[in-house]
Amino acid sequence: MTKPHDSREAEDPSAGLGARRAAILEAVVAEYIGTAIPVGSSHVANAPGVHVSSATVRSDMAALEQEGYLVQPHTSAGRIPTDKGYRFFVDHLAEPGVLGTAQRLKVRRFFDQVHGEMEELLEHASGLLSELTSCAAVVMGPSHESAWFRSVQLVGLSPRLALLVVVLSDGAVEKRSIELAEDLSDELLAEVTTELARRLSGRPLSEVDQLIAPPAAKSPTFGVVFDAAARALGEIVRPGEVDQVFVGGPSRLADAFDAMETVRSVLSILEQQLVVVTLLRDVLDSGLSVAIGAEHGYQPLASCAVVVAPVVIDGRDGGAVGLLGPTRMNYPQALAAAHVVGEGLSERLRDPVGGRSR
Amino acid sequence: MTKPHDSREAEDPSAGLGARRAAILEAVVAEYIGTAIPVGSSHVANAPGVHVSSATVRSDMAALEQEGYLVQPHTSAGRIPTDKGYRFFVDHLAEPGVLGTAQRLKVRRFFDQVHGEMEELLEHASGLLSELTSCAAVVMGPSHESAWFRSVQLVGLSPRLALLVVVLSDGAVEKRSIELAEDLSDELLAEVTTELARRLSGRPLSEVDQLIAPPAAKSPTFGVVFDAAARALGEIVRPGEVDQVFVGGPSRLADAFDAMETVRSVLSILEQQLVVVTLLRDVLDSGLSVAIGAEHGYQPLASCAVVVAPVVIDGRDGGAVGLLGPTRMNYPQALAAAHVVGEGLSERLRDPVGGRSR
DNA sequence: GCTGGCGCTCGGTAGACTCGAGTGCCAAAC
DNA sequence: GTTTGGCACTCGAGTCTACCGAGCGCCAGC
Repeated sequence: MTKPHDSREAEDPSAGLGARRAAILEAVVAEYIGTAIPVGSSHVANAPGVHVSSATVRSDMAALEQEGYLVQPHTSAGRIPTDKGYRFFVDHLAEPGVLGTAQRLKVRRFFDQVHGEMEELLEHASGLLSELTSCAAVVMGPSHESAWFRSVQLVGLSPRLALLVVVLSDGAVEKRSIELAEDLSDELLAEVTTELARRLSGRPLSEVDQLIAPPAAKSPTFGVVFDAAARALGEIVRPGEVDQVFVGGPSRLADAFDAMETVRSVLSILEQQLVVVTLLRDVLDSGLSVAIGAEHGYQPLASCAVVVAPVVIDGRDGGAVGLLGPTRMNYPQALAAAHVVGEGLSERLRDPVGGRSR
Repeated sequence: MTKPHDSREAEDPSAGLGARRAAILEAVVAEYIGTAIPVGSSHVANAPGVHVSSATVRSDMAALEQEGYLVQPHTSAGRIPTDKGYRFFVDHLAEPGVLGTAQRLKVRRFFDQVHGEMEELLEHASGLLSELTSCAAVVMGPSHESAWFRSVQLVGLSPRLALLVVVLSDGAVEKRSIELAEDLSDELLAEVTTELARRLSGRPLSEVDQLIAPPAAKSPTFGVVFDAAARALGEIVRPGEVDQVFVGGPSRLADAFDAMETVRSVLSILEQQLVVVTLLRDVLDSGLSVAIGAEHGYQPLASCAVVVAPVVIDGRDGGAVGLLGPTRMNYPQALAAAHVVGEGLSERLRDPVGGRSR
């Protein structure tokens, strides 16, 4: 039945489904992504790769439903892809996906024109990505994991308040204020700064604990200040500091779903940066570039799909870009866009900031 | 007629409307805020301050509609307050408004426990505010307008890349990367740093132009680096850098309106920080603490109300907090919440960062 | 194994009807 | 002359019906 070993192109794209059923599934997914209307057999009947009568399509569709690739919202309505259906689509069916020329132009212009600090770069990238795809976009900056201390400085702000400013090798600047009961002389701050710099400069963040451990008490006040600075340093480096995340175009979610409740819950997820980061990391770590529906474990996002692309800097983890949309999102385009922007960021962050032109 | 000089409390709250009509308006607004259902005469008939028959209420309501305080969505439906009605309500009718004990507790706990840098403080404050009011909240940090340079430093990141790190007197840290065609020696960077520090330390931001104007060319390379740094400095200080804005709880807008389109457009406004800042500043500058419907000029927010409260640090502008919700928001509560959080921030930013406990 | 045809299911829409909340007006009462 | 109760009217919302059409499953025939 259904050509179990169809010779035409049974190997890759059909992947155990039979070429025609695969083509039918593809057509259903493609149409549903475009229209959001359950698609019926006659709409599919003469899609490329199908070309049989609607009756035949019907029987194949019934089989596809049996196997869990499609569902009917109600008896005698068209079919809608299930998560499994989308999964098969992205794994075996979807063409690599290519950006339109207009979009490619946008990307090029973006990476040509953008300038400024990494934060701006990432933020704007999230905007770009959301614009390209009409989804909400997430851009996650590189973690400072493998960075080292480049500069440490204590700056007095007022008699009893100082600011610890740390510059990392990747260009990140972190700060933490230190409040003390005693007045701080500029000399003392300079002394502590020198000592901190001596110990930390050039050392990796991971060693911070050993580096600040033994309080080199030259004088009591020195010890107090040094301790406070060390504590602040610990807070800076500690992973409590969530990696930088930028969410672009969340408002686009409003017309991606039709149930207000869904919109609300997805938006509120996006507000929790920690969750977003974890989600993206989880998906990346599982080796996927797309997570559909319940594939990631997050209940509230069960009606969403997530597309991710890593950012790689000199072979190391440099963050990621992601897209969040309804499961019926345009996967090929989303993947292409995420990929392109991810690549662009990788490149830009490798030979680092600063415009190649203006 | 309508007790023209009712001795009970005819002076303030009625403000030209007659005590009973004012009471009726108040009752309508209060009820509509609570239920979002057009309110009919009988619901109002025995509200406090009214106590007349529904027929009388009807005639008063007709008059109030005539004068533009109320509208009927359709003939023979209840009445809904107009923007003018809300305005009258907040100006003359609404009781000062008081937070519930639970909410007051939340605020207290927040300001007791919060710690960390200003950015975190403001971000969390926006979360708090949105939680208190179930509206989207905006918190705007102080502008650096009247700050002065506290520290300037050039840090080399790679042979041709340096980072300019500026610490301002208010504890803000800004950075900008500088890319040059020539290799940068640490000595050169130190030289430029010294020169920059010499010129800038202690001087107000506003003078930046004069301070960096004459390139003190000790050597050609020095001049190049100095110029680049000066340019970067200009970019840092330039108002292009939008004041820091934090938006809290935008997802709450999803159930504040029932038209998806409204949600979408309001959300997309909130994404544009510049617009948000301008909006808040406009409202503040116009001397109001509430802008209802079209009172601020922003078309897309015509169905919203904005509540603002300034943050004042030592008598100077220290930013603002704001709330954005539907025009039928709970004004007394929103005003109270904004006020309390604004005050809290003012206090916390005055005797600055650092937890009073931990 | 594919096809066309037939009968069936159901969601969605349109019209008729009812119900109830609410209004406006008016004559009577205080 | 303000307030009141009463009365007729309006209109939205909900319910019921009928109908249409998209779509399905099944089946006999090619």
